[in-house]
Amino acid sequence: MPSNTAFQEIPLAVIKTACSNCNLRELCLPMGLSDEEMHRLDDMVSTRKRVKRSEHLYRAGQEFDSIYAIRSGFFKTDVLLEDGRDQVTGFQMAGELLGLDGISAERHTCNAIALEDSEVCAIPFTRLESLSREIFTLQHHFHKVMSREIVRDHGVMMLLGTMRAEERLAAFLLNLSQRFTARGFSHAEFYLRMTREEIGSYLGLKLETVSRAFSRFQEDGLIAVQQKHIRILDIPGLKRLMTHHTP
Amino acid sequence: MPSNTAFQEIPLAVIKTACSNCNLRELCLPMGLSDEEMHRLDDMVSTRKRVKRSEHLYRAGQEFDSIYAIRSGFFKTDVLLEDGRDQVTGFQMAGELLGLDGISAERHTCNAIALEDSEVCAIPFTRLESLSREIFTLQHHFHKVMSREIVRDHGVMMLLGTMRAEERLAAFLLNLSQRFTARGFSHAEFYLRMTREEIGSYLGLKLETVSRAFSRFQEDGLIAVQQKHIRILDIPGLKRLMTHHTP
DNA sequence: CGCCAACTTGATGGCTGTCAAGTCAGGTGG
DNA sequence: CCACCTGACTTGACAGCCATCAAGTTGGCG
Repeated sequence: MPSNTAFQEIPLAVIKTACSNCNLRELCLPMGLSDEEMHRLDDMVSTRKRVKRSEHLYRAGQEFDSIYAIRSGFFKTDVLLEDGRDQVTGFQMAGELLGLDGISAERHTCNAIALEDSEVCAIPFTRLESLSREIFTLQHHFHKVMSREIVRDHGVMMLLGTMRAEERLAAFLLNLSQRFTARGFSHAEFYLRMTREEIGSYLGLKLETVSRAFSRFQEDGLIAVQQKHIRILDIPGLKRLMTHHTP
Repeated sequence: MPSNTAFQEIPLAVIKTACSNCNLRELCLPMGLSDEEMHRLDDMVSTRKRVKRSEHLYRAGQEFDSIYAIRSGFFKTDVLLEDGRDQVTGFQMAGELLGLDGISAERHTCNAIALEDSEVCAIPFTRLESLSREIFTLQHHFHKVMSREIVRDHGVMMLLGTMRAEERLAAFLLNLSQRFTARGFSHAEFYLRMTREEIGSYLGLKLETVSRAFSRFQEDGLIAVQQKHIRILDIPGLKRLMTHHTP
């Protein structure tokens, strides 16, 4: 709501969503574009949208027309089965794209829910397609992003199919750590935005098992955990846990 | 090896790979293209390749330059972990695309192995990108195919994360049945191209568990199974098994 | 005919789910 | 400011599903 009286005092360029001065441009869709190309993206990515904690960005079944780039905040996506079971399919943070699953049937196939107050840039998909017919770099990068999502999903399948509970959690923590690092945050210390139940759902475990694994890691000096606050003390140790297959 | 003397006697148009007279064109990449557009695809999809049973189409780590459309046959893809564990990430049949995972890092991330003697059409990726910059329908369809792969992966994650052994196998059989049907084969009777171990790997189970579940389904009159030959007797029964969550 | 891979079936055990009780932290209202 | 309440988390006891180990069977192929 731009009913703020201070609004007029701020230069318009700052308010307007613009990839060209977004500090995520090296992580997000405009990666690798020239200045001129990026300005053409600016015209397309015109609407920024706030999503409050626990609100849906979109729901399964809704018509698909845009993908979303996360400007700030944290999301989860989940899918539902008819019988009520559900599963978290991913956690997304700044610079990542949401909604790629909706392209196939022109309808979203999962729910996207903010885990903290967030901001996203809506990218109308038909306009993205038409622009990527003109800008090769954009087209290619978009294909890479979709492909990366497929590779990521294969990693999760591997995790769910072959790893034991503690291995899964170790992989999860290392993955978060690595993604926080890529965004300039500490690789060793962060707050979890999600509950134990959501972690469990993502990892195919029950919340009690997640809790026990956290406690076990703490006993073993691998991490320090207090509720949602995590400090990673021994990254090599976690990696060893993940790769040493000792059933 | 075109050292066959009969080669000269067959009209070239029949030998040449051509989407425009491929009976899979309504399932595969050219879906929805006009005749003229399809002929432009023909020029690109020039190389057909035979892959014998148990041979690799590509291996994880190899440089990526083409995606492959399966013209006939049956494949599996699998990923390997450093410690030797591996998992089957999918089974692919005629009309489906292989190699989409390779786009992200310009390197294949999994192995694609033929489960029976097969034929694929190699589609050079840079040419696909350039053609899809010109043909909107092709571009859009390709995006849909990639997105569909993401949705499929979410389904597998759901299966691995929330379902019990028999539910997983029921889902697997119903999925195969549905895909065979889409290709004009019987929906109720088919040969499995993969071993129990490969099924188990895909479903996150051990081969003994797969075998037991098959036997159980047979006892319950849901299917008739003899080695790799499957006859589905009670589709609604399998669906009930899959959706009635009774832990 | 014999070999071997694939499969089936049984017995046992362990990881993780389930149920239950209790603790902690944050927010609200008196 | 503090008591209370609630959702999130932790921890313990027990049970069940599936993995593991083992032995035997089947079917294809040289």
